[in-house]
Amino acid sequence: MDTTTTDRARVLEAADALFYAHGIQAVGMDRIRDAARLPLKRLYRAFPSKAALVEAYLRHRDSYSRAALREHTDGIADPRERILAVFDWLHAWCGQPEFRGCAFANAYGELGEGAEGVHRAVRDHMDAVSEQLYDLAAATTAPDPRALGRQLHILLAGTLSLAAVQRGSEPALQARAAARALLDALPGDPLPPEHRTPAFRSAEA
Amino acid sequence: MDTTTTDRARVLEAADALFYAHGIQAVGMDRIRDAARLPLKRLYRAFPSKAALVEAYLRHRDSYSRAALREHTDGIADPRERILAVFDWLHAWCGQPEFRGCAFANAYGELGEGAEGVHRAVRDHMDAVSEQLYDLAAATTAPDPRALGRQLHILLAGTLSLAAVQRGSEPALQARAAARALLDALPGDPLPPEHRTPAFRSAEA
DNA sequence: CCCACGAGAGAACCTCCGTTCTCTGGCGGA
DNA sequence: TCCGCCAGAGAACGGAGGTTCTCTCGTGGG
Repeated sequence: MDTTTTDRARVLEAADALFYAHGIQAVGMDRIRDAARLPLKRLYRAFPSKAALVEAYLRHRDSYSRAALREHTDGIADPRERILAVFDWLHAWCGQPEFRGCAFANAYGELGEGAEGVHRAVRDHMDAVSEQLYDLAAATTAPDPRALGRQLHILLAGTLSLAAVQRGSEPALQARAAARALLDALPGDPLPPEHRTPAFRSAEA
Repeated sequence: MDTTTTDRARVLEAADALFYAHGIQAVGMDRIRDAARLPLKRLYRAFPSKAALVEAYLRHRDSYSRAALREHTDGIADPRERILAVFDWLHAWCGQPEFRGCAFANAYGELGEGAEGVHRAVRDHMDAVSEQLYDLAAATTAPDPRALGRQLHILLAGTLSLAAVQRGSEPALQARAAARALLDALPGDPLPPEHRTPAFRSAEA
């Protein structure tokens, strides 16, 4: 069978951990080779260049992190509780020692507009997250769910940015409180005054 | 007189524009030398290394960008209007063609924890912005101005993050709407229903 | 007028890293 | 058993960029 397919998975796993932990420019191909336990030749057969690997890393991370968030919210019936659960998920993630902020914002800051494929992957991720939050917002009584979804996305992005620099999960709590205020301003029955949703472990690698 | 002092200013000006526009790693010392019209020798006399220059760049930017924000808000009497003006300022900035997000978030994403001085400068900037927003929040009727300040900061950081990737100022409008919802939830007289504060040009370089 | 000093311009140096090449050894087929 | 091929390991290559060195020229003092 095709060894390249399984090679890709090994390389992606190694690249995901290393790129996220140390940044893209700081990690050389040799370090990925060591972590993946693969000769350089097979690494380059799986991905023709570092740029291609970086793009694959971002698309891979986009896919599994959004799936993790979706899994976390899917079990919750009440639309507003479901939205608050996003921030519980965030809170758990930000508290983990390996948390280093949003991989996509970091990649953008590092590579800028220079790398076209990377910029596209980052934009696609942001759009997809916006869409996912829009879906959550659309289940509420919000008169403009598009706007609510965008506002939730801003809270999410800001949380990741601040929590990364300050190394703590307090921003997630504040973002949750802000989201709750947005939800309380919606027409319809308010949420019961105190609903502690338990902090879950994040499914991020 | 000491030529080093004026050299520092010229180098900082050049570095500020180049680092912000293209990222730190993408800009070499030779490019800064060209932009500052200074021989390399004098550049290195002004800043002993690139790391030192990067840290100075961040501290310089921290100082003048917070001053610009302060100047923009200082003229407004009503505490809640003053807070909304933060997002008008943001809106104007995000719309400029040279806008490339938060220089501090970008630097963090690029250099990570590796560069100690840089990380400290980024953290200091974030703390200072939080403090500035706390001051604005403390003038309102908010029962917990610390929390309100943090929530505003999250909105601000999220706006910068999204606006950078998507190249538009729409996030600033959404953040303004979210901020307005937070303010409307405060005890006391609500704001008049429509108060368009004009979009100002940003004082960012 | 002559010399020493310092400044400017650019090359040189050295390290790092993405990518490719070479050499070696083992394995499958005749 | 012998031969050819392919995979692995690491060196080699080429470019980039931070930092330093060298060479030359102008200037100011003796």
